[in-house]
Amino acid sequence: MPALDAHEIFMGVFRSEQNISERDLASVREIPIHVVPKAAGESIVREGDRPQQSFVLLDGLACTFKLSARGDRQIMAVHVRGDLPDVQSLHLKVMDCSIGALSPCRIGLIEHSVLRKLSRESPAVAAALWRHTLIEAAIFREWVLNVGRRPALSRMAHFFCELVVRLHAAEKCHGLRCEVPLTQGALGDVLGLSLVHVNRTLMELRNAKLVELRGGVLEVLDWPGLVARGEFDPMYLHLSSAGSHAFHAAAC
Amino acid sequence: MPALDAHEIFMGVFRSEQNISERDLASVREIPIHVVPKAAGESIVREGDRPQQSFVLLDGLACTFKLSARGDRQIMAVHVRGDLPDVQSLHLKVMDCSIGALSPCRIGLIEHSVLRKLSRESPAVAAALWRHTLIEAAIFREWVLNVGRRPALSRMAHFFCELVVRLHAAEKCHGLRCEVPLTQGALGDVLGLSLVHVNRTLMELRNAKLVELRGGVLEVLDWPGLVARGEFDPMYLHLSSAGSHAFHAAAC
DNA sequence: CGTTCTCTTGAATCAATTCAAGGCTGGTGG
DNA sequence: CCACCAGCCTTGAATTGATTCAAGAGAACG
Repeated sequence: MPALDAHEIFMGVFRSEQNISERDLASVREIPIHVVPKAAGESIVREGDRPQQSFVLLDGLACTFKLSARGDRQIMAVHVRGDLPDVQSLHLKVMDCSIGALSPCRIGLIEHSVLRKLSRESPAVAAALWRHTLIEAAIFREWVLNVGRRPALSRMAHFFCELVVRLHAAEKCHGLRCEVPLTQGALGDVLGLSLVHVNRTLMELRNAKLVELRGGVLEVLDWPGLVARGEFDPMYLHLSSAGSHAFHAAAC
Repeated sequence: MPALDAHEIFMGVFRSEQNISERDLASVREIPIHVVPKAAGESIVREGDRPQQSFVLLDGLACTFKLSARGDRQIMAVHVRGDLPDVQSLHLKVMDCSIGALSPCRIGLIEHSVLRKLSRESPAVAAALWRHTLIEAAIFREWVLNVGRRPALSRMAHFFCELVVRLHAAEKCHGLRCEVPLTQGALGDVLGLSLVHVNRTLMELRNAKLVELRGGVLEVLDWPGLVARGEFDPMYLHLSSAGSHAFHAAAC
């Protein structure tokens, strides 16, 4: 797989947008994107910040999180290549959550002024960015259901399903194996579970021959089984039907 | 308090928007809004629907929810007057969640074609609608933290804080008393708790003299105490500072 | 080669659920 | 007008899913 450059990855946001003109796409291709590396664990944006720029995630895994008063971290989204984890700051001045790198990352910074100009000049560009934030919101909704109503095993299965499908859409998943450099502690923060319980639940999934996570590699052993256990229906991800079909075919 | 008409309520979305012209506001004031009553418990939009219109909530309480495979309901947002609970359908064809009336409601239907035309003609209108969806997303994020990481008592306290502040912003809260026609069952669906546990937690809050909910009326007895118990910081609601100050002054 | 993460396992404890039953209240029809 | 029913609230007891505490084994890193 050839390395993708920053603009190519950013253009992914506009793939599902139909009314977008070649002219619009051309002007997007010319914006300045400042590529910056981030180490694993490094924070990218902090709650309370007032950013003048947003970023597109170019490589690695990042997450949106908040801390409770006790100091527990709750991760509410894991971001993959092509995501714009903080475009919201274009319209909400103050960050209400933090974003950190879960693994070594490359991010591409884009000035708000540039995004604003693009949006003003092309309603289609604005709509595509808006749509991106709406899909993020849909993922948050599902996350609430997951954390609020599902027992540990289904919860974890569901998360793995979501992650695999999204990594697949970002072309970061080879068949049923993907690099998922998440520690069990981080998984606990994703699922709202304690580290110990994550460990046990993970073994249960492994014993059930559904999925295995070791050494930063996630391997799905039984996709239909995992989907069933996680009550997973990818509808909320609002992928183009082409994309979801491709994956389903590959997996079954 | 005089009854507000549908347009007046809908205009609330544009209050925080600065770059919006009088001309834009005038054209918003002329769109057709079709007012429809909904009975308590009635569903307004269903998961899987492909709406051609969105609605503004004019009166009553509504909620966004999903069902787990076991049939448990998880509510991920409670909507108050002025909210646009399904504007997302403007850009996401299929609904990934349902919306229902928690109490008798009045809703104002607006055609997507109208909203699209407004957005195309005025980037400021589009930005305001976008912003509204971004604030909703911020609320979802906090909801994940609440459900994922806080014990029942804090969780409930936090929810009441959020609700009171938002009702206040919607001018539906008189001092520290508001009409909150939520059954304990519904509260459980909000908080991801069982009905029995809701009952006990509610009593605990009552015994602690923080807040009382009976007969559909929520009364805050000790606002600072409730805020502390709920680890509540209204920042994520992205209210204009005027609004939040007014409330804080009234409550303390 | 020692230090630091990360993973694993066991045991005790706790928060929340489920099961079960009874009481209250408001509305409906005899 | 009162009896009855349905929906909601309340309470107790048993159970369970998950947490916390504790300790040790592996793997990774400088």
